Amino acid sequence: MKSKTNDSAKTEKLSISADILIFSVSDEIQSNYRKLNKKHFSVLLMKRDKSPFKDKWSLPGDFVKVDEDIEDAAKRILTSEVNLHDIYLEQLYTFSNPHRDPRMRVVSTAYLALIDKNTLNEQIPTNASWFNIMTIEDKESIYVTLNNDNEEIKFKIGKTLKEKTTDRYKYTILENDKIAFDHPLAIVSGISRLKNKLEYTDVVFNMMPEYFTLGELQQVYEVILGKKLLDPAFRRMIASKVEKTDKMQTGGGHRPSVLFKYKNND
Amino acid sequence: MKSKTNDSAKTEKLSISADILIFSVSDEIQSNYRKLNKKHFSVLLMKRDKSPFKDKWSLPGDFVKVDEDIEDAAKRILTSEVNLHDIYLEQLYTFSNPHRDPRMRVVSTAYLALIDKNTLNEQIPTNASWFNIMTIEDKESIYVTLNNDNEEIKFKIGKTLKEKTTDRYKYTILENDKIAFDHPLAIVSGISRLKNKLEYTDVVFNMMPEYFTLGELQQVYEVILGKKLLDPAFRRMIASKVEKTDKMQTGGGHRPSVLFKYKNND
DNA sequence: TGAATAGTGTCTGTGAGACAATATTAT
DNA sequence: ATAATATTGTCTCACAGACACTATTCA
Repeated sequence: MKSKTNDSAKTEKLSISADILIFSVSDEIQSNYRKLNKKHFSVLLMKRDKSPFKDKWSLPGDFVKVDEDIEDAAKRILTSEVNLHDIYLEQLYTFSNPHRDPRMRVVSTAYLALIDKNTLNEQIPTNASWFNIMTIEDKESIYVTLNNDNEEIKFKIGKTLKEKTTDRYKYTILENDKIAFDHPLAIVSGISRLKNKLEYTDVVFNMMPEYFTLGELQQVYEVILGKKLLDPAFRRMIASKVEKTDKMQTGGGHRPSVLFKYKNND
Repeated sequence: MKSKTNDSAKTEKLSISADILIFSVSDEIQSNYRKLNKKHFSVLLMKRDKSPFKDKWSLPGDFVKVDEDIEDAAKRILTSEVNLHDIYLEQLYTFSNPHRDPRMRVVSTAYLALIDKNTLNEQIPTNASWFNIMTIEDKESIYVTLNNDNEEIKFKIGKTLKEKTTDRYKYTILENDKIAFDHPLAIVSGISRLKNKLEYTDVVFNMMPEYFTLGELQQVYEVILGKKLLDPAFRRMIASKVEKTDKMQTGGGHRPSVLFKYKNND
């Protein structure tokens, strides 16, 4: 039985692609001058202008070229489609359902990218848009709502905890009509990965400008994790990763805050 | 620039494959009847009987067939090559260097599998062998030594911490002459992943028989993590994941120990 | 009896949860 | 003066590290 023939290569039309989950946290300016800007956790989607899934929203992505590895392709996509350079990028998961693309077999490796939206400066193309993410999760499902100024997208993902057979959860798309391909799966996988990584790595700082207040940083944690944190506990947790500067942020109708920057402890 | 042409599919011979890191912990029977069996952390490799890399050791793997997703292929490999069913399996990483296979482009997704070697019962094929793993790690390199009864394999991996551009580390093969393909990279990635997962999941129990003593369980942790743990701390840490039974293990020249089993807290 | 492992007690330090208190600004 | 956020103080509790102690078996 140990046939190492390569049936697949001979009989199948096959491509590989890279798709990127670009996450960021955006400010929503408040009318009350005293209040802090409200933050939203958001993902960049692009409106497809051709078949398949024409007019649906999808992750930025492209086929991998002959002389690229997949990570190179991901960087190229970031550069050419979204005009982003030197961005945090990590491999997330490879999706390989044989029928995930109706044209032919396309195996897609999803990457996770993080940016500080302040540096993005509205350079995204016209067919791209940031969507604010809201998720509600219960025992067996995840309900995701994505919002931009014009549109609301909802989908529902089922979780099953397959005993000894896969990663923590196996996700299934239960409801979805506005997102292309199996990208809802990639989106929830990416959100889940990012939440976990917040707790045991320093990835957040890829989403922060050089100087930031601890209040802002805490807001970013809160909006990604989807829960409030206690101020003193947060400050203690973050203290070793962060460095006080002599700059202050003034102008809100309240006590000014010290600006901090990231302190790398490697 | 946003050409979504599929150059790759048209001009390139491409296959996808699944390779599996099967990890386990084995007993080495001690001559002194009083002593506990020594445990080794081990990985299953297969000797290649054909080109490329003929006579080198590689991970069990195969090309993915037309109607399989990659995880199905991984399960098929476990069944047909190593006669293993219902095994813990999780996707690890997708390797896609265009020249990682000299024949043609082969994108390989590595999976991590865990087994309790007691249940394996020596059913592995003759061209497969368990190798004990020893690793030494410093700031910029990982030195790996693999041993079976006849052979010692050494390779060396470089670690670079690419600022904002990839997962924690980018690995490079610095020295290797007995392992096929880029499988040394998969091996160190898998070891690293498993070490991390020990600390925040219950994966260990996939490497344990149904009933085990806390001493054995601690040995498994120690041999994978490569360090000694303190008994009381270990017992406190594991207490909630484990359930006392009324069975005892006797026969060593010392106090008998209670047999425990896994307690799932979901 | 003694080698070897099994298992417990307890002191200490660290760090998180919870809540309260104080500080500082622009209008 | 007041709303709003910034920042610190402190009590308590949970838990890990460290080390010492007791328990039990079988050649």
